[in-house]
Amino acid sequence: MQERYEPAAIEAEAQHYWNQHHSFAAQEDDGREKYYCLCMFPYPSGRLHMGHVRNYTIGDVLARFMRMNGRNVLQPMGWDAFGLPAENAAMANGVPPAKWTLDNIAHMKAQLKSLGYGLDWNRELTTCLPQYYRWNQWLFLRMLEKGIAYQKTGVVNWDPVDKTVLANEQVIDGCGWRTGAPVEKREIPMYYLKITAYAEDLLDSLKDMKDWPERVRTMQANWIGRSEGVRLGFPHDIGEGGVLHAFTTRADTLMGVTFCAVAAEHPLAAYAAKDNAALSAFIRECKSGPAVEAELATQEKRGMPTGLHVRHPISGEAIPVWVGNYVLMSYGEGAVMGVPAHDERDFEFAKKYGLPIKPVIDVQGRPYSLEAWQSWYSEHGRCVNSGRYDGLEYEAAVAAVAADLSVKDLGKKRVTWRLRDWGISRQRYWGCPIPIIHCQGCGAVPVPDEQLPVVLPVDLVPDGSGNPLLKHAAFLNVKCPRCGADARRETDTMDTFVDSSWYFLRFACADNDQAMLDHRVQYWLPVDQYIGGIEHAILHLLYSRFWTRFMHDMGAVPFKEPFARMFTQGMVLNEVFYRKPESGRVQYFNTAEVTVTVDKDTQQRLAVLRADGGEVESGGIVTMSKSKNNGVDPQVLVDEFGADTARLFMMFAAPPEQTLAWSDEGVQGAYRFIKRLWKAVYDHVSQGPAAPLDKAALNETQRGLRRQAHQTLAKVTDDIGRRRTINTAIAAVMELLNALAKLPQASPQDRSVAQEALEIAVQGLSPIIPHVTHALWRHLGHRTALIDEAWAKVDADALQSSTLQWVVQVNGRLRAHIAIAVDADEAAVRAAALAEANVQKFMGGAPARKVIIVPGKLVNIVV
RNA sequence: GCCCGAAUGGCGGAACUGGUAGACGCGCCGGACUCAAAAUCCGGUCACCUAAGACGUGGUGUGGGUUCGAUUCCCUCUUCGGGCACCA
Repeated sequence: MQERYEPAAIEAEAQHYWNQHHSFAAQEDDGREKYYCLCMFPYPSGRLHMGHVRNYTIGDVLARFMRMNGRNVLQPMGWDAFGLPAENAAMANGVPPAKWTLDNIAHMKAQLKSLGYGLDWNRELTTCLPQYYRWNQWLFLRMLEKGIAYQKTGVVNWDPVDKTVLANEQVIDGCGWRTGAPVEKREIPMYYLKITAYAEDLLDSLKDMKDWPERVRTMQANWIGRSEGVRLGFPHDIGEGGVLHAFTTRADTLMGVTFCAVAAEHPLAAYAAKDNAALSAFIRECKSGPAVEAELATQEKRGMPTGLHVRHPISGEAIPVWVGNYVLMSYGEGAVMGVPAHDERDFEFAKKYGLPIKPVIDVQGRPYSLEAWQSWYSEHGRCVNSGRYDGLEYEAAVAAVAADLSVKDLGKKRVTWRLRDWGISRQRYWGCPIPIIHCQGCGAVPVPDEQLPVVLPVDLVPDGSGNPLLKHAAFLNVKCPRCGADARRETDTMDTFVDSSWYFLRFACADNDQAMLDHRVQYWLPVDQYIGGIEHAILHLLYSRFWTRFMHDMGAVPFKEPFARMFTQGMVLNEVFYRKPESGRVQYFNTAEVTVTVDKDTQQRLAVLRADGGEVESGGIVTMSKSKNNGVDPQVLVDEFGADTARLFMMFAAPPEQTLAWSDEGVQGAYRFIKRLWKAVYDHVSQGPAAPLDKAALNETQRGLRRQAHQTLAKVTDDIGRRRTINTAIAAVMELLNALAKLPQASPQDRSVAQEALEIAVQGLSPIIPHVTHALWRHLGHRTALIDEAWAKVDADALQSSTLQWVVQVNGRLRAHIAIAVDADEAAVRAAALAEANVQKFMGGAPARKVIIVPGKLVNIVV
């Protein structure tokens, strides 16, 4: 064994060993319990970023740990290879998205290998290849047959200059990112997947998913957004007459309605605008407003009267109808009943436009004032000023109102969902073609199964002027499969969330070119542990749950939930630096190009761009992203310190579940620790083999170290296996190594105890830093490769101790530490605590009023 | 705006089920080794009172509450992060 730690050679050798022995090639084996450990697959952007390293290291730690604990582990990897960045790169460099993407994959695959992840590359899949995406198309056709996929219109961002549809992120302050032209909204036909058909089941199942983080389940539940209420009808004589429908969860406030507000897209709005120029201008303005909910919700609430009136369903009173920019056509009925007295938005709206406010709920007799909104105005209470409903509490009032309306056929209890159907059409080239052919005579005709896949041409280069498929005759022109006439192929492609909604199933059988899935799915699925960023807590996970349910219903898989256990890692953040020139777009500068100094006197931070010495501004600490140019390249770490240091640092810097703010400091510390571990083994091994451990012949010091070694093993096992706090597992091994360094190495038994402690340290860290531990295990005298060893068992005898350390408090304040024999009874503990000198001092002669004893830990004396 | 999180020394963090706040690491300070530096090793490091020391006092973003006891539970506010349906 050599004295120096040389990561490059050690890592190459360990990786060569795993490669030669196919250590991570997973085989189905009914006799062994499987463990499917999956990390969210990456978008092949070109280089790995810190988020990937964090994600895949967590996954690899768990996979290696479970493997050593006897499970048949599958840990696959693939590529989420369709998407917008490839088109942007094509526009910038003139390289076709296919080539750019595949080149990126080759580079990132090499990076993943250099980090030593135990991945089964035999199952690699790439979503932009027809052998994968053909099954998107096949399943889409099944959804079409079942009515789960359907067509309706949807709104898109339209850049009038480039004549192209923009993604939300390409719209900056309401203007196109390339042209700067104000973006228009357009309604176009699109395909939707009826996820709402599964809303109830998606929600109900959440409560059984105990191995998912609580916060993720809460977010999903809120997203699905079940609300119970009443669907009301306001009858009217507008046009040919009819009923304006609105949904409310507060039917108890019905007698407080003073207006109704409808969305700009509502038919009544269109009717009223016919001969009202001002209103039709206002509606146009609403429609051209933001499409993003966050912007919609923060914009000023505005409205305009339509001049139309509907009748109150109970009182028959005339209620004015307004158009409001805060009413969403996509939620409920696209209309709301305005109860300004008990709804904050309605209150604000009524105040602004001088509409009457009529309090109808008494909340514990508190005085209502029309002056300013109070948060308790929207609380439940008892009906007042509500005629025959006076005195009723919330539930009774809602029931009574619903019953009365139901008689008149003007209302009914109803459940509404916030969740909307999933629009999957994208007016873009680099995605999976939607298998539809448009025929003049037959309409939208599904591509027959035997003509699948519809292959995307791979040599096109988008130029920003819309989907290049529209100009590609060979793709575009086809015969109608139904009537044989000339027809046009659908040029929209699928949302990339479709690709990622089932890839986890395909890993079980990625090589099957005859079917989407096969029997191997039943062995490997569901995923035992899924790991990915918290940013995917809602959309990706919900879409995958929906997709799996559909496949379950068609009998393709025997389970409804794809991910038995979910782990959401926190994001990796870094400071962002920028300059905003007088004209033009904000310029971002990478952390690596910026020097930050702190003025000693003023404590002011100064950030300077090294290239020109000029000052740059700090935009705070945010997620590392390409668009903010604040990423740190993990490759630099690997090149300088090796993969083990990169892995160790990422795992030690923060608990995996929380955000990690990047800092360069600390990397050195991780490197130093590995060197110390290496040195400790070197010093030990260079004295020759250790004698066998004689448990009976140990002195007190040796027993103490042995106890700590096994406590460490227990802690590491629990921290990785149950708590998933890899950072504390590392800290525990560091402590063990610190203690070992203080142990004298004189007698043969000293060396035996040291041998055992070093083995525990090396094995305990092996899931985290697998290369160096692979080498050290050999040096410690083992023939079997560490990855093939079974996880060590805690020796219960080693944990035994004759005394326990107790804490004694007086009135909840720490006053003494006492050591008491383990077998002492409660009375003895109590007596010992009361006898302690410092305890007596703080009791000041007063008798103990109460003595609280927490077994094995603490005595609190209350005086 | 709405939904979900987070806040602990100079910094990252620990304290797992309401029971010793600050483990472990970084940084810094002092020392050893060296002609010197790097590397490495040893010691110290929340603040305050004190000549010094102590199982003295204060202290876990803010303000309040529950409790014998609160970083942990409840309420309020502030700041930061994630999501908001076409970034992935």
